[in-house]
Amino acid sequence: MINTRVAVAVHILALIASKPHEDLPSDYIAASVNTNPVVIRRLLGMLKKAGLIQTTAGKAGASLTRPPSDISLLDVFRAVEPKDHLFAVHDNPNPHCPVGKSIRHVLDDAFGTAQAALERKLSSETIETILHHLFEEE
Amino acid sequence: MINTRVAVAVHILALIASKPHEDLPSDYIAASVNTNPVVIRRLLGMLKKAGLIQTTAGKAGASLTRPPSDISLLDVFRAVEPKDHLFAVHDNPNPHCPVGKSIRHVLDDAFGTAQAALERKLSSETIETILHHLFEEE
DNA sequence: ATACCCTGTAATTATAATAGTTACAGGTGG
DNA sequence: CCACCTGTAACTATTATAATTACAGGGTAT
Repeated sequence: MINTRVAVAVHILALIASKPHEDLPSDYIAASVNTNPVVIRRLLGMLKKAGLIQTTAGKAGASLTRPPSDISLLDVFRAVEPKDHLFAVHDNPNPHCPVGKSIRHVLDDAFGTAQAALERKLSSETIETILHHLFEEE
Repeated sequence: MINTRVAVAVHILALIASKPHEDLPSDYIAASVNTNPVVIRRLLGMLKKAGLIQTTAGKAGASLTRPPSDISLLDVFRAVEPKDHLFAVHDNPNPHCPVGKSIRHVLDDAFGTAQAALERKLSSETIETILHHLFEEE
């Protein structure tokens, strides 16, 4: 199971996007997510490093660097998840076994294809579509 | 990152499928994977419970219950990964916050769609295609 | 029947990731 | 200057994973 960082980061961005004229302190966001403010500040740091938001040390409030429609869940995923391989593959299979010899390469290919499909879908969902689902019931 | 169980399980099934007339003991498979035989026997247990293989207590060797072309990586994934949600979502967001109130449902939807894309791809890769890539260079 | 190799599984351990928390240095702005 | 904030290091608790030891009991050849 993938950690909650992606989910919390989307929550954070949705909050910021939904109140573009308010400066939300990390304590406020933490109360909405129901966690510790430091957890929020850590995630804000990763989102900032990824170029998705801007913040000012000492001053409450973060703002998106681009419109919500230009921030995909894939952007968020990559911002808070350093690993580029979704599936782990065991190290050092026996190189003298015909299966062990090539399995890593073959699995990397197979898993990579599947991961690409996941990422394609994640890139089609944005903070805007999340906001839409949050606020516009249909 | 998803654990190595999926990768090891595919390795195991590829070995079994590639030597259908040999009774491979767990020690042999463990030597190819480069891990402990108990790790292999545990995975064989999960694959058996999922109906993908047959084994006999006390007797070496496992056999596939269906042709390699009928065992997809999704079957393997589901056999060794009990969780049905790929992405974790934080519990107890603040129900008094308009974002917190609905975020879980919205995220479950968004992540579920992405997971479905991943699974669709995984279901199109089989032990047979893995064998093909392992042994038939092109 | 017995000796040997095997499976199935429980129990234990080591390691690593995650999330929560405390603490504090330093920026911001009334 | 003072209250409030961010950024970040450090520590802790919890959990998942994988490796390992141990052993009860099945299978089979002799």
